[in-house]
Amino acid sequence: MAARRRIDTMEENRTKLLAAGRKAFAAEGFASASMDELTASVGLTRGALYHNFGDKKGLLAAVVAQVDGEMAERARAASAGAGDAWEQLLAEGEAYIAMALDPEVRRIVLLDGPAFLGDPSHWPSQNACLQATIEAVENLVADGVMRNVDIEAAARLLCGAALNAALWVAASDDPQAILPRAAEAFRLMAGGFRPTPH
Amino acid sequence: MAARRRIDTMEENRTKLLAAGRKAFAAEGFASASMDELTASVGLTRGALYHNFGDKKGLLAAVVAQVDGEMAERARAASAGAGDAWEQLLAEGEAYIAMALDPEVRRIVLLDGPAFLGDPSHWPSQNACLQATIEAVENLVADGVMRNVDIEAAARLLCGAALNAALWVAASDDPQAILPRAAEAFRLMAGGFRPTPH
DNA sequence: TGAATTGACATACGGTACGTATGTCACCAT
DNA sequence: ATGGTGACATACGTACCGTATGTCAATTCA
Repeated sequence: MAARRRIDTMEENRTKLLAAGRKAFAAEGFASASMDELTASVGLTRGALYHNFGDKKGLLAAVVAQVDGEMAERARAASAGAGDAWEQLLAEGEAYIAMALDPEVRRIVLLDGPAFLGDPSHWPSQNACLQATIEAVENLVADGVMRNVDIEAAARLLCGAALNAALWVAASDDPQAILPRAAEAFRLMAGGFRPTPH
Repeated sequence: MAARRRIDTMEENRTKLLAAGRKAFAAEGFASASMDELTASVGLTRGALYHNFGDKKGLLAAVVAQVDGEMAERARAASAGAGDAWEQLLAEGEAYIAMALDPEVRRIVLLDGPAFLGDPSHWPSQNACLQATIEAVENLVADGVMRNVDIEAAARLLCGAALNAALWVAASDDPQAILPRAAEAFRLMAGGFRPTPH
């Protein structure tokens, strides 16, 4: 059997640690996750962790970037399936709401991420969700589908509303029942950005 | 000089610890705040802390409740000064946005609170801000100033939008410049809940 | 009034976790 | 083949939390 190349095993170990971090952070939260247990669970030691990610927060940052990227991907997929441009924006927002049902997203990206890494705007991952919304709003304003509103401000409010509603849905006793109520209110409120029929 | 009564010194120590916790959590964040330093800074030891608040999170919960209460107070004051009922709701929202400029509010209530104490809906303080908004929306819907929308959902979205916009404002390089943009977009979006003229 | 008791807080201790400094061994270049 | 590099393991120091135990002043009661 051919000797495994050095670079390959390193990439493999990085991936293993990332996956373990994702699982541990989602299950126990960043603060309670033990790096000893985490690394041991994939047959490594803390040495590998500190070599690959610098420190505990470095691993969190990497996990956040990964999950954040997947969220943007999901949002794109959701908007692609919708009808006109306005419906696509709404679909994107509703997709965010639905995403927060995912414990990984909620715990890692929405709670521990901001608390331990600081404001999402300054993340290297640039908060992919927000970026996508900004682009969408940009186009909608250009096409006259939305009023001539401050692009970033509108995107921020839409994302914030969606994500906060999502936290509500996720923390409730019966998420499935709450979800449509949140989605409906979101559609309504977002309508505030549409031009008045005059 | 009359001997200090036991109950008095205890109340005083509780207050001192609360104030110290508030300062330390705001400055360093919950995770990094050392209970040894914190208690020493007010001339006590960890013994006093654990006797009064149970554990570190107990102190955080107490601090959160205090700040949360003050936020509700500020919101009430803001809405009281506004014109009609609709303007009062908007004023409340804008007050939340302004509040998140306060480092204590941002760090303690918006970031560390949810991360370490769980969803604000389940806090003993009941998330006073949200409660106030719910009541406001309730009245507005009853009076026909707002459409017949799901009360809690609408309140959640309004609060979420405002608070998230606030995080943006606070994290930006020039908060004073961003604030009006956020406030304006908020007014616009909230308008989505108003009845359509016709 | 003085002894007993309570309880608010201090002190001492154990356990755990992080980050770093150092060691080691496989892999790569020359 | 040999020396070097670097990915990772090991060992250590430090910090911190939570608890168990001690202590002394304030209160209570005879």
